[in-house]
Amino acid sequence: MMNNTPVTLKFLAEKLKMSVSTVSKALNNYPTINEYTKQRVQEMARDLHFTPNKSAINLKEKKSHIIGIILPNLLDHFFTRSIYGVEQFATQNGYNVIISQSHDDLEKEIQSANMLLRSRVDGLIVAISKHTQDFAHLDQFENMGIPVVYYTRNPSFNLSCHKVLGNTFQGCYQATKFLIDRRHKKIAYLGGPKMINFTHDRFNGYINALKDNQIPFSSELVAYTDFDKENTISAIKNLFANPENMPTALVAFKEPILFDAIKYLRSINHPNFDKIECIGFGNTSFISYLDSPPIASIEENPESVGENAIKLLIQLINKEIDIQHYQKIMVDCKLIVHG
Amino acid sequence: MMNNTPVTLKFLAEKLKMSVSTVSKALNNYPTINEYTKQRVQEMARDLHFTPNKSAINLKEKKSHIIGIILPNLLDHFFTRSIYGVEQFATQNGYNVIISQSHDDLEKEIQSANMLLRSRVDGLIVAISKHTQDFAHLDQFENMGIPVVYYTRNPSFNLSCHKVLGNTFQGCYQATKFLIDRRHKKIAYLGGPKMINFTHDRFNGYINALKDNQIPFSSELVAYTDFDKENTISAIKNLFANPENMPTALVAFKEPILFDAIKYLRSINHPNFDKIECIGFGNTSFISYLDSPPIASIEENPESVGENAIKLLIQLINKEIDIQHYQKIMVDCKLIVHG
DNA sequence: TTGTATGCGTTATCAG
DNA sequence: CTGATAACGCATACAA
Repeated sequence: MMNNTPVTLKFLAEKLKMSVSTVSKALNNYPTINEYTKQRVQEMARDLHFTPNKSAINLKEKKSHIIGIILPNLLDHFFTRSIYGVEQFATQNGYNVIISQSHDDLEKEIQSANMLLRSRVDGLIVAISKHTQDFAHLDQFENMGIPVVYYTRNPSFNLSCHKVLGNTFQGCYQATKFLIDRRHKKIAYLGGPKMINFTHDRFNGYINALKDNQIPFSSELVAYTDFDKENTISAIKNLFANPENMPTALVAFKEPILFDAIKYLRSINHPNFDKIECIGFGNTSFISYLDSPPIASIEENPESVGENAIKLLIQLINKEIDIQHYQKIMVDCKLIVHG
Repeated sequence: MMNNTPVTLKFLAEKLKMSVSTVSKALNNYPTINEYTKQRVQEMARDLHFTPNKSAINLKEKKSHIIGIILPNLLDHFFTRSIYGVEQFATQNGYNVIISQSHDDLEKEIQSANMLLRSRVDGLIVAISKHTQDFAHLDQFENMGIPVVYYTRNPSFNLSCHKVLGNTFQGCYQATKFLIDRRHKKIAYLGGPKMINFTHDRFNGYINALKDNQIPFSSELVAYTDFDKENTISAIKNLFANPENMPTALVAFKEPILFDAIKYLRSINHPNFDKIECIGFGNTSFISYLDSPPIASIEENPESVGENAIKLLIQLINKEIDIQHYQKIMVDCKLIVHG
């Protein structure tokens, strides 16, 4: 079965005693080629398992039909779900996707970027690492005319780039409002790392919901964690420190830290543990296995974020949108009430 | 900043008034090139942000430096963790990785395979879909001399392929032995879909552990599920149906179904619920949030499975192992006791 | 030490 | 309708 001369157009042409160009045209269904010739060529191609060499085509067409994605981590379901949205639409439009993880390491992110640049991807979708401050490795793409769409994690201060983001303000507003409607007066907010702009967007959603509903704000009910478990626990301790100002509800930046919080509160036998109602960003399927599950989840619709990113990117590739005409797209969250 | 003439070797050569080949050699540090010339070329290349075009190199070298991976699903942490093992070693050896999900759909798997074939990957690592019975789309690779390593999910009946597998027999044996050592006499086994060969390997581990320790086997203590929640619950019902033969411990094919089982047993207020000790394959970090967690987990070491797969693949690519000399590598599991 | 020529596999232009 | 030829960007054998 093993064939060592590669099956190329030339090889087919020799077999068929025709020219390479005729074979090429026949396979690409050129109208000028005789039907019978087409049939002969296509049959031979099938029999010999001819597979066009993408590198040759890329070189010729100056187009790779590849979209690059750089993201921090495939263990985070937000990202894997977002890939699903990207893939769907990319495939429909004849693009393949190369995924590269930065593991939240800048050096690795730079390497990934360079690799994708050498591969001459037609466009790039990127969620930057925690430590990305300098963007030279990503700016290269735009300098070569390759569009870049930042999604989720993006350079918040920079307006000169295309962005697709979850509307995390709206999500947090909605969650807080939901708790207010359930008659909670003392709603705590547990934020993420202060460097991440989402932390503040969500805080703004929280505080605006309070304000719009005449619930007084108390700074004792706000704390931050950098995702580290110890850190989360000390934040939670602070939130529940003052017996005069005890929260009855909690909105958390992300479900994993919410679970840590819940676990801690139960471990100390918090008096009103059963009454406390919690909501976090995420909506893990795992929730159904918890004994004291959050009352609701803020679903960030990662598939939709991914889909919006790829749609924008393809418009940029097709020059339906000018690359300099920077876009910002917000994808709404949805509150999912459990049970 | 935006440059529209692409920076190629030719472009550099013109700027430097040298020939393309000198530029090429200078950039590749040929010993025959004058030091000063090298410097000039390399400096210019840096200043103009020259990036070699991978398609051109692939075409020339007949090598893509790309490894393809086809796997069912990125939402399963077994696979994302295995990717980590692959990436590490691939990068070290100058290979990039293209990941493609089949979503357990044969049609999608075929498309992925064809895409990777057109990309002329240098090797393929694949975990087949649930429905893959015919292997023509994967056999193509070997026919073209491109090595294929099956990992985890593989054509069990077929000995003529390279395989890297978790030693799931050993893992299940060890888990069962652990429960026996804790004085359990009635240990139930909840298996996965019967089509998957791992189901039977694990069952064999279970039954051998029983036999080796003179624990009588009872077919009432064995049931199967296809991962569907309803299905899992009815399997569990059967396992716990006979009051004369009530299990006190349970070994499950995978943690998600184990969690469904635990949830069900609690929901019916099973009399000895607190006493039942469970073990599943997986070792999700989520376990720490459960109220009634499994007593232990069978860690399948996916990173190591991935690493073994890529190591074997690279040996095959380098022809250090003959492609026809089919290998089978087993990666041991490890029992992780919780709490 | 540098330059010229060729070819990798494909598409496209133009001539026949 | 078919074929010869050039070009895409790069590496390399060979010539100078």
